[in-house]
Amino acid sequence: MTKLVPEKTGKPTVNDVARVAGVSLATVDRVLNARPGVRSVTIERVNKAIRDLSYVRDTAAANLARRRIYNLLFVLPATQNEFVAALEAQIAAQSENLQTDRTRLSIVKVPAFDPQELVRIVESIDPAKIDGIAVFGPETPSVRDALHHVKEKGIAVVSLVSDLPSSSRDHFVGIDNVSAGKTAAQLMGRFVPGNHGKILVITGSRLARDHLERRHGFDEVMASEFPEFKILPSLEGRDDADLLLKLLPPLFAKHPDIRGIYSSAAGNDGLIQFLRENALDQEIVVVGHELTPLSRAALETGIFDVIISQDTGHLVRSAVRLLRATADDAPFNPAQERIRIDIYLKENMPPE
Amino acid sequence: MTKLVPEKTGKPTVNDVARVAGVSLATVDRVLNARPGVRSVTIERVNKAIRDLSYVRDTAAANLARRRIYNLLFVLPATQNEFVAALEAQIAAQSENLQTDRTRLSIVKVPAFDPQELVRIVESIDPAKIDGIAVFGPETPSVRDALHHVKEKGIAVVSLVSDLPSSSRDHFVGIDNVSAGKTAAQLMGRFVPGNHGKILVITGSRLARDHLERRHGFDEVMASEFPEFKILPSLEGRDDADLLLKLLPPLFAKHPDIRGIYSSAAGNDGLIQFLRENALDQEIVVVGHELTPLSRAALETGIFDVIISQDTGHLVRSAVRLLRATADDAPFNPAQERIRIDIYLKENMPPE
DNA sequence: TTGTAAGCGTTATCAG
DNA sequence: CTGATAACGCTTACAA
Repeated sequence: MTKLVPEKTGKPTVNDVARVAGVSLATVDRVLNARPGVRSVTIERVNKAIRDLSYVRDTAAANLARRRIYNLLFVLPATQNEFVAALEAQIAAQSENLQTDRTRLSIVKVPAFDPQELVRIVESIDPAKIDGIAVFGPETPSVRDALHHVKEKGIAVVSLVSDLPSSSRDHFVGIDNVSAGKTAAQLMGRFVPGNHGKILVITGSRLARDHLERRHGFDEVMASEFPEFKILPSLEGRDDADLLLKLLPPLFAKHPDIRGIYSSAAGNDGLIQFLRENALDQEIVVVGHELTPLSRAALETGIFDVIISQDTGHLVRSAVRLLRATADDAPFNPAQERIRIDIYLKENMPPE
Repeated sequence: MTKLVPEKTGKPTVNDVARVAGVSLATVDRVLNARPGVRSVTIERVNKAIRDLSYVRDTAAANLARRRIYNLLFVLPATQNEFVAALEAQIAAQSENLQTDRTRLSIVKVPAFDPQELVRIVESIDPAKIDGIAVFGPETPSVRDALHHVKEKGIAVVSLVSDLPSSSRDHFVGIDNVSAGKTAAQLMGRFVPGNHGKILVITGSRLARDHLERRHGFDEVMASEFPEFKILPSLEGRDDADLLLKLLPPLFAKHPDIRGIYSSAAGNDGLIQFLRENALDQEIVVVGHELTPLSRAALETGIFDVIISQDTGHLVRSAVRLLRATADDAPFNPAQERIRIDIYLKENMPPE
């Protein structure tokens, strides 16, 4: 439709502020951007005008004038798992559309579960080239310090998927992993017929905070609501299918009466292969994490019963929005940035 | 952080296109916006330049210059239920932030389940004032025709929550309700101990397509995967707590062995009250729809066992994006607009 | 310490 | 049919 006479927005502009405050555009801009060289009286006068008019700056116009480009870096673990691959794919896909929004995305991969290397890479980030980073990695004191350093250089920092709460990250982008573990337990408890039996928990790494949190949540609900179950000690899979295929057979030999498996890490291939080969898929309730091609197929064929997931598209979009917002400390909408704990049954899987 | 020397984007602009095509800015703009008054030779020359440079227009700059304001109207049913209230709240909340994005949101309420009145209101929409509408309403031939008319006037149309597939709506913003019903059935089948018994389905209105679709999905999965259950005929609640409180007692007198209830509409208050008063809450598995204050409390206290939901914030944001995109037929990201079927247990409810 | 004026990428209003 | 040229709201040299 063609609007011949677009109604004016009526919103106050810098010009209005300047007029009301009795100063020039440049001065308004200076206080707006907290630039030096303005007397405090003048600052106050401008601020009053801003308040009186309830002025709010037009970010689009500002960015246009600034020719500003946001350079954002995703620091991801160099594992083979599908979840990380999905994240990478999302980053690639979105960086196309983000060209329009003056935002450049890049990725650097760090050897998995290797804090040293992570620290090295983070420390080497050039603040002249990068405005913000999203870090998916382990939580160690050295990592915390490294993040503190980049923050001090003026780079925005968010932790991704696995939180780094002791660090100076500006935000965490990911699900509440304790709740995710609790959710898994509730579903496990309800789904296993007769509501009792042995449960196996497969985890990824002891260094991965997300995995630990899930385990805690799982144990808590299992203990309080389903005490008839017996939870076996965790199996540490380390995203390594071969390792799992070695560990699983003796374990099942010892405990042939396992009734449920909670696969709390993202690497599902070893487990799926084992279950299929041993025709165990229909007898055991399996709760997995992250909707990926493999886990999706497992859900469709009944090998998996539930998948707890987080939307990788949302994860990336949220990280970008948050990074940009903290880079020019603008406000953001917390509700929009809350990553949901998605529960998938074969009935509500999204298409494709 | 302050970027002293912002790197240039390097992206081609209208100026580049004009230069390469050997025409003026104005002419480029004309073909860009498909305005009349350009020889087809010139058009082709400009288009070639656009292609060669792989130019893509800067929407921010365009909107700035246009002073364009998007006026969007939400047409909602005038029911008392909490879900619609949540939608309204989201619309109100988001319209604040959208001021920055040159987007104005407004709401009009139509008597629930009243196609006549809906038609009247839709037909009276002035295309000079409104750029797009999001309609949450019943599907009837007259509604379809009315929507066809507004579309012809150049107004963008999306259906909200409940689809109007036979109409000329540009998009549907909402969940796949058949899948939602299937999901409810799967959870019901798994959660009821012993996996058998009588199931009651409470629906809203026969005119509401979303409710019908849910019922279909529910029945399908129940029949194929849980044939031991007996599904009773639907109860039509019409979002009316008093009505339900009248209908429920005789029904339970007749079927004291009901083991599960699928409340497929959004109005849950009557049901919750009945269950609590009759101390039936712990014995019956209840699957409800839409996370609202009431249903959330019911989930926390164990009256409800599962809630299937759709994020009202996402619904509104998605409707706005889609309406804006079709208004100036720009592309959009389908993945971002897909509304998920959320499953909530008490363990994964979002905070607050 | 403050102001003037040019410019960011696009659209719109005039003339020609 | 086509082309200058002035906006849009904001930033930023460069002056004053």
